[in-house]
Amino acid sequence: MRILFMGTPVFAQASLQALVEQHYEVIGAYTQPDKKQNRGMKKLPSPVKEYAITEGIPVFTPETLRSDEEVQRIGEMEPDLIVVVAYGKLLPEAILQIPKYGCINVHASLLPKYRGAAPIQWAVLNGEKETGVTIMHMVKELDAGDMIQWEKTEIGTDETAEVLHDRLMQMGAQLLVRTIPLIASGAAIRTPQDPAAFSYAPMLTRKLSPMDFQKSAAELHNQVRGLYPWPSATAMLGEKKLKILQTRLTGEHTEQQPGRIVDSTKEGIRVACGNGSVLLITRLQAEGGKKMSASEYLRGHALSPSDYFLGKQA
RNA sequence: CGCGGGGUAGAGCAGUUCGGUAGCUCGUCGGGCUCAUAACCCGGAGGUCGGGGGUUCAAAUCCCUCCCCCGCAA
Repeated sequence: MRILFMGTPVFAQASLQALVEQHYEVIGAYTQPDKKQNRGMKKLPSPVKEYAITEGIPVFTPETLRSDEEVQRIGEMEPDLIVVVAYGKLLPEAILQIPKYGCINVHASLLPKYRGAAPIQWAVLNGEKETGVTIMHMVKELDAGDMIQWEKTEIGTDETAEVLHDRLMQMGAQLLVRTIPLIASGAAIRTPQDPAAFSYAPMLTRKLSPMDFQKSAAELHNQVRGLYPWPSATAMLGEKKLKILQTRLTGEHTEQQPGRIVDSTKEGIRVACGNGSVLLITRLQAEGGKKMSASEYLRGHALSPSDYFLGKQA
């Protein structure tokens, strides 16, 4: 079976790698063009591109698939199946119709919930107890195609989007290589998504970072772990902006006003939140500084009694 | 050459503006106190101040240069 792969980040790389290791015939890899990024604005290749090169897989990085050229090129490659994983571009209908077995997608949620770019993070942000990965057939509408297989996993109460991402990445890759034989043999069952039950998980932005201590500790805890490691939750401690990297729910109650510091110990910094709930900050990062435990931070930055977290930063 | 912050004891920081014996908190080691302790008291060890070059009687501090880390932005 001639498989054409399309994907960009490390999440996609895992699936490509699984295909290669299972000795599937991967005839090419489409991925986003090298992007200027990081300090110095260096042009960097995507993880999929880097991996494909090491495996000798032809790499294609068009700016758009909505051109007759690209459609024709893909047609001439004669793929039997196109596998798309977090590619970052929509496929026009002309391409969806090319492969004999169609186009399938690995998506990191239990569809129809969390269609879109950041399903893993939004599941954590919303405090979901479980999520999963879904393999689906692709249709013109984003992430709306019939489902073939899915697998669930629990989200731990202190689990970060990063940890969940890594687990779902492996789950997705394994489920993918188990699904392809079903498609080849015609045994794959198509399960339509409930069109009334869908939700969207839009791309994350730094606008989501500021913590509002009027909210409950539980909500803030979800925000912290859902936005980790990027863009991270942030809080203003007086004039200083801190990234809040890790928190813990203590179940304690306080009479202090939201944003006030209940205490600061080796354990971390206890902050008063909405409805008297308490959030314990255990890891953070100051501007220009490295990630460190809250107790390490406190050694060099004594908190005065007048210090407090602003309810909502500007 | 996209913009900015930073590298000082094992960890986190101050000191750099206006050169003049390297300091704080924590940890660590020893001793004390205590029923006991992550608490408290006393004492000690531990630093080529990121590397190299320059200016100077004298450089963590001023000048040049290289390396590394972090944030923003994408």
